Amino acid sequence: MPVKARDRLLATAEELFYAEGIRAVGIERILAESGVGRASLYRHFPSKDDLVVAVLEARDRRWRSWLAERVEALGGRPLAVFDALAERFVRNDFRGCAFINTMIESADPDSPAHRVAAAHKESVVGYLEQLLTAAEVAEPALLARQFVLLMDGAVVTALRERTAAPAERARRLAETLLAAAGSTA
Amino acid sequence: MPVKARDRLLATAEELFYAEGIRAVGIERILAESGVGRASLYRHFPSKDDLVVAVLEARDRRWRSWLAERVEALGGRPLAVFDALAERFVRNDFRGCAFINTMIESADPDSPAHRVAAAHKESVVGYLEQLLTAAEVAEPALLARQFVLLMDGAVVTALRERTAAPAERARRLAETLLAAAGSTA
DNA sequence: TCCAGACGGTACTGATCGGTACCGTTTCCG
DNA sequence: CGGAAACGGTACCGATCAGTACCGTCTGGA
Repeated sequence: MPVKARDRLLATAEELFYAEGIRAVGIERILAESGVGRASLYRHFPSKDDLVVAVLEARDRRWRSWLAERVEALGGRPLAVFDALAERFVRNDFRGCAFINTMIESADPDSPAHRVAAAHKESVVGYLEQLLTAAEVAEPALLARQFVLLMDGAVVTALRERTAAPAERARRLAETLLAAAGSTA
Repeated sequence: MPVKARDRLLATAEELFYAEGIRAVGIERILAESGVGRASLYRHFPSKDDLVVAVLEARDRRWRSWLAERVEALGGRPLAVFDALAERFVRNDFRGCAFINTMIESADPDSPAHRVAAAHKESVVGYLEQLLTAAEVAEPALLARQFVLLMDGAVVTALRERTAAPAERARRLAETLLAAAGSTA
């Protein structure tokens, strides 16, 4: 557990928001489980919405650097993203993609939380485009969006099936996609 | 607007739940917008959770018969499911898949709402398996799960992009998948 | 050493949550 | 035509929501 109140709040809020949903977790819970005083929370974050945004921004940075690190460790090929996902799917605390969940929970597309979540997805698309460009694939921009569609489909499916199988399924799909793109090139 | 109180409740609740989320919509809102008295609601549904389950079960039936009807109208081929989805994506009130949204919002996998939503997805998988079997494709059971993964990925992506493009993207993926399966058969 | 800022704890606000109780009216069916 | 069931409206319940105010304490840097 982090030492500073602000860091403890972010860590506790992220864990609870991800596990149970943003709306489902009250300020009271976050205070109790983080051991932070009420006033301290509102000293660092003017409102719950600000806390939510801060949590999402922190998670965005951490998640994308985690993905890049795993992909590199797994060989650096674009298909490695699905192997990285598989590692997440089997974890006991896996609850889908925090950013998909946020976009669904905060329905209003103009809400700050929704915007941060949408921006995260665009960043992931950008990362995959860069990965596919490095792999010298034809039409990396189109393929990147198809890869992310497969990743999101796998995440949502894994939420139901609670196994790593959807990652493998999406990977196979991506493989045939690469093979088809390579053959027509 | 339906005449009977129960039907009005179901219609109003479904619309509000889909548009804003289950948690975000209070009983008060449903009563006000449906014009139903408080006691009447609790006469038909013992609790909000029961109303939620009833709404989801009704939507499940309607959604699946809608899909079957559209697929048949579009020629009956498995790929037609993506054309059907495209029709939904461009609607102004499109807010993703109500069942995915429900599984995310009611995080507990054992909750009644979550269970109904998960059962819906399995029914869709069953429908696609039947569709793919009729199309005499190799390994229809595996392909059905891959198709549903693509459908869910397209839905989640359409939620961000707000166009029909993800449906087309998923359709292309499914086409290459069918082509690959056909060539290895 | 001293003091300012960060901190945890508690009491409180008005609003809203899901749910209950009881009211008088309307509607439909025998 | 009569009565019972279905209905809409309102007052109310305890619990919880996000947010404010003020308390005494602890801590780190000058």
